[in-house]
Amino acid sequence: MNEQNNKTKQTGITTRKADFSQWYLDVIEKADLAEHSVVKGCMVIKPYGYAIWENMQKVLDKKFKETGHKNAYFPLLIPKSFLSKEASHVKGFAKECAIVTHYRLIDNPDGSGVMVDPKAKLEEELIIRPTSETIIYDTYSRWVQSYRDLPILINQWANVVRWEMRTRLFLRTTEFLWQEGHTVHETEAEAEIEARKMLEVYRDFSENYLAMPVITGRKPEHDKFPGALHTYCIEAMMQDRKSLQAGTSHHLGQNFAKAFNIVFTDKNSEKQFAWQTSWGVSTRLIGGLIMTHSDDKGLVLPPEIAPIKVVIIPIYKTDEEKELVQKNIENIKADLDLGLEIEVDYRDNLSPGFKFNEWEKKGVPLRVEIGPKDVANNQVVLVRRDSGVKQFILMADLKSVVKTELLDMQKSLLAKAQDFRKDNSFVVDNYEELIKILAGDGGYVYSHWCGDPACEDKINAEVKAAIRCLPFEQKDEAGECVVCGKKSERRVIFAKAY
RNA sequence: CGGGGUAUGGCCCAGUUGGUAGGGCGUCUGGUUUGGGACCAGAAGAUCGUGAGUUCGAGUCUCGCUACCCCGACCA
Repeated sequence: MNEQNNKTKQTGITTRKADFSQWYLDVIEKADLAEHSVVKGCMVIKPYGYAIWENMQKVLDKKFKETGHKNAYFPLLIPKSFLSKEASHVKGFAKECAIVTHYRLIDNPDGSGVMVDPKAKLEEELIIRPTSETIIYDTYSRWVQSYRDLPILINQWANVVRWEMRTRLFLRTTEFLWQEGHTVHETEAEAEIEARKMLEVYRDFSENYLAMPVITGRKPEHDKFPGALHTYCIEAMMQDRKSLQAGTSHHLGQNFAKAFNIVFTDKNSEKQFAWQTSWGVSTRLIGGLIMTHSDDKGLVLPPEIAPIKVVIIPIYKTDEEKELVQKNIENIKADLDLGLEIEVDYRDNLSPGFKFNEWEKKGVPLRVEIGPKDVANNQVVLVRRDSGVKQFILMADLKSVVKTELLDMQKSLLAKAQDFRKDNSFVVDNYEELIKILAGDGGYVYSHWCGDPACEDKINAEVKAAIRCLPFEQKDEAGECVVCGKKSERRVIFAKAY
């Protein structure tokens, strides 16, 4: 472990490639965010990791409410028949789900604990939700009668289970936490506005809170959510130049309304199928956060999302010094007025060096050191997590400097990630060059594509990269498909992905 | 479901041609330390994944079983 650390200390984050996956897991371990459970593919989110999720929830929840949504909760268990109602939903879905077949345990006759009671078989199996469209829309069908019932703007914070073949902490686990918004509207235009509006909420959140720049765009037809009319997404470039789909928003059209009979009487007394959207982000965002900013020392958190913004390390030898330092710390703490977002590490049995390291691993944006020398000079030492820059600050100035540094760090992390993405994005017009980039260091390759999945498949077969999205911010520009040479109206992004 | 690997204290691992289990980390106790991952002394902690076999004797050899990890297939 230490050998590994020493090794990775030598290499800069931007030059690392093969080790990236291990580095990612190391950061999670260093920051003490999560670990694998004994249950295959499941994750234990530890308190510090969960605190990050809680902060994300807090910000997002506020934004959802500001855009008119309310929270509700729908059941975990879905009747199997519900997953057969919407044809393309059924077809497109992976069938890897957790299925409840029985409802009772009995004592095992051989005395070895409990066993499933074979007599307690369910008439209809229940599926642990892999996503909640079906169970929610069945409910909506009873809620919607008139145009006056619309729109329905509801969000749910929940867990879902997908029996993934292969899992990675935060990025893909069997069970994960997320929010899923499910809305119902009178018209196609309203639903379209909603889907795009919520994508914009995600973009704003990713960039201004997570400092994680994203590309907004539309998924190609063959990569849509099963049953959706359009799937929009935000894509973020990680430090290994692979892309992470960080959130999605679907315009579902009337597909689910038709399958679940969500019908309303409009102003002209005519029956209409409703228009719907669904949108979600998950604990995967934590994975994105880690892979966007962290370095070889551990996690780096943008101040806006950090559970602890400032950590204060007292330094002393004697009891008198301790008392003196402590007194000053309490003054500073009151002055900074950061509530629970400030932590003072009073642990007596650990050296300052150990504490510096530990809080760096956890990605706390600012560290304040106070020892007798500082008290004598009426100053403190302030260290920034992202740059490592150390400065001496007069106690009287600390509050304003902390405020400025937190703002600056937030901006600087975003700018750094934006620069990285810019440096690794390429406009490419010939196939060989595209393959060369994707087979090499990787990155976002903007190329023309005719719309035929076969052309994408060819690239995928060769370099395991695919179309991430049809970006919104891309001028219409006629060209020729980089694979087959047929006509194309605009560029798409090819990249490797998580 | 294919291909490869692993299973030894809470964690990481060593254990030679078979001879009755060892180190590091962590934990606990006491002391000295504390401005970049402290040190010393002592202590606790293992039916060596599981079942059978070979043997005077198995962590070690043979066979079966199980679990986990890595590479693919999956990934709304």
